[in-house]
Amino acid sequence: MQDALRRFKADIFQALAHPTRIAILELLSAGELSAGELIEKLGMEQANVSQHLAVLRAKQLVANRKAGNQVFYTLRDPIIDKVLRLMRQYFHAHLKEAMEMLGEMEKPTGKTR
Amino acid sequence: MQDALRRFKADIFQALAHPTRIAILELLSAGELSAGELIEKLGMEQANVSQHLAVLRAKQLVANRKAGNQVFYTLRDPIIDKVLRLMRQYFHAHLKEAMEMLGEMEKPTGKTR
DNA sequence: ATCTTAGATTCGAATATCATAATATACTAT
DNA sequence: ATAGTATATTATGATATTCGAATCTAAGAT
Repeated sequence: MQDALRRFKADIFQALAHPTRIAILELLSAGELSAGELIEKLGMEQANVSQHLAVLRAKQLVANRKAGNQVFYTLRDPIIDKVLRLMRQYFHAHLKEAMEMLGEMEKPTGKTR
Repeated sequence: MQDALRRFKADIFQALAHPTRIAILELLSAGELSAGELIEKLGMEQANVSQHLAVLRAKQLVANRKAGNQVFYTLRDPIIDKVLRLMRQYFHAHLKEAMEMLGEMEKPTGKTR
């Protein structure tokens, strides 16, 4: 049982473990958006976004409602939003390492201007 | 940049996205443990646990200190613990779906003697 | 009925993750 | 030096994720 619980949590984290899906959830944290609006804001392939939405639906992280032609998505639980907020905090606390991890540490020389 | 940030978060979630690694972090949240103690408590293969520890190290989620023969691990940032606590909350709020997701919903008929 | 628009699903190839087995390193003791 | 213990690393095969391309479905609109 202990282990089943951990498998469940791991599954949720797995769903969160993609930049596009994080972007989707962050966009939705401001309020409901249609699939089309998400695609536009993300600037990505329709099929790809739809696939990521399918993952989020499967893990119950988002709810969707159909209105005529369109499908509107919302966050299912504010806890997910809290988790993402904590991650922002974490990011700021570890900004330096994060940059190194991402291999994007700017050299002091030039570039700005 | 926005995207780099999301890649960073996704990487952290990826590190959390495995039951064994969650177990490790939860064990460490009670305090420092040696690799050997972790292996024993988890009841898993030495090499496997060591690999998961390597992932957690690479993503900077744990710190390690060497003492003679042994290596002791600790959580690096209490925020991670907070995230796991939030996930516990989330789990309780969604217990029912979780069970279904895990395919472990017991049928009312029989089984229990 | 046909066309169009909004989304979802399926397929294939490239890549990543995982567990096990085998090997390597580093320290301690003799 | 040799042996033993604690831990890490590497190689390999199995499985899972990811993306783009193509296809499919449902709802309007003509």
